[in-house]
Amino acid sequence: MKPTESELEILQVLWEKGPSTVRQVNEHLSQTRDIGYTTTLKLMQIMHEKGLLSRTEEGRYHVYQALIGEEETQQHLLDRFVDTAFRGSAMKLVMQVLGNSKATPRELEELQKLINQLNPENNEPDEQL
Amino acid sequence: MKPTESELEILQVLWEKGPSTVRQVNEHLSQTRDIGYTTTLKLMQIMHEKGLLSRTEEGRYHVYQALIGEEETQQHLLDRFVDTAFRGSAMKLVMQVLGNSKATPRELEELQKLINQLNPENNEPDEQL
DNA sequence: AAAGATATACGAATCGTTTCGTAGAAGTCA
DNA sequence: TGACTTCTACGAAACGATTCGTATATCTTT
Repeated sequence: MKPTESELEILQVLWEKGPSTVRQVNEHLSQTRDIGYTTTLKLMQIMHEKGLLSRTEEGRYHVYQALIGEEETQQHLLDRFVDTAFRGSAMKLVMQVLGNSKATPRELEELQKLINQLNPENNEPDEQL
Repeated sequence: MKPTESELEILQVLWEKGPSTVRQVNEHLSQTRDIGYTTTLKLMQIMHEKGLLSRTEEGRYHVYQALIGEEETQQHLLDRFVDTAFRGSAMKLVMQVLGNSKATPRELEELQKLINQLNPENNEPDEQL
């Protein structure tokens, strides 16, 4: 339930591409870094043992699939990260991200919407609950 | 420049308490988890070798001090985290934090201010630059 | 001075992760 | 069929982080 960095890389491929063979995943990974086929294989086998991936045999191939969701996993990692790096202060983290990021107007608009939802009193009233 | 989790724990003590001896740090750490004195000692020695901590001898004690700043370090960890866990999408991270956090009105207000700064066009004009 | 507490230094065991070499099974092709 | 390629399985090396035992020096206390 707490993937390592390498495992996270693999999960991201599977989230993006859907169920894949070891070769497909390895192909993708080796575009960004040096990694041998058997390394990827071993990692995915371990992840299968750990229950992070499911595996179905199709002929001579094994097709793997992520068993944990992207959002769910990100949330989990995020919680941990806030704790360890920001000593629990989520707001401090948000401020720091925003302060240093170049958000598009589109994104800022969405963000604004979210804030209005969170803080109904402070703004023009939307609708009654 | 990229502290491990244990190192981060120690840094946080030093950031909070200022320059400290091994014993003081260890005292603090052992409140939250099981850790032997020599373990803390060794960690701090290594951090000193790595250049993460400075060390001054006072009598028979060594007084250690963080050589990297808290904000600076958090920013660095944050950048890395956004990359690995959120594939670079800082905004997605912000949304997810905000969606799941109970921010105080005070915090939301600050956040609002920050957003207005970032997005001058979209809101009532503040002042000319 | 002797005993005990407390400091640093250091080597080494342990642990989890990552990496790869090698072996054997199974498919492909000439 | 024989040579090649391409799977999976598996053991083990390599690496970094963490942990601790032990040795030695230094202070404190009686």
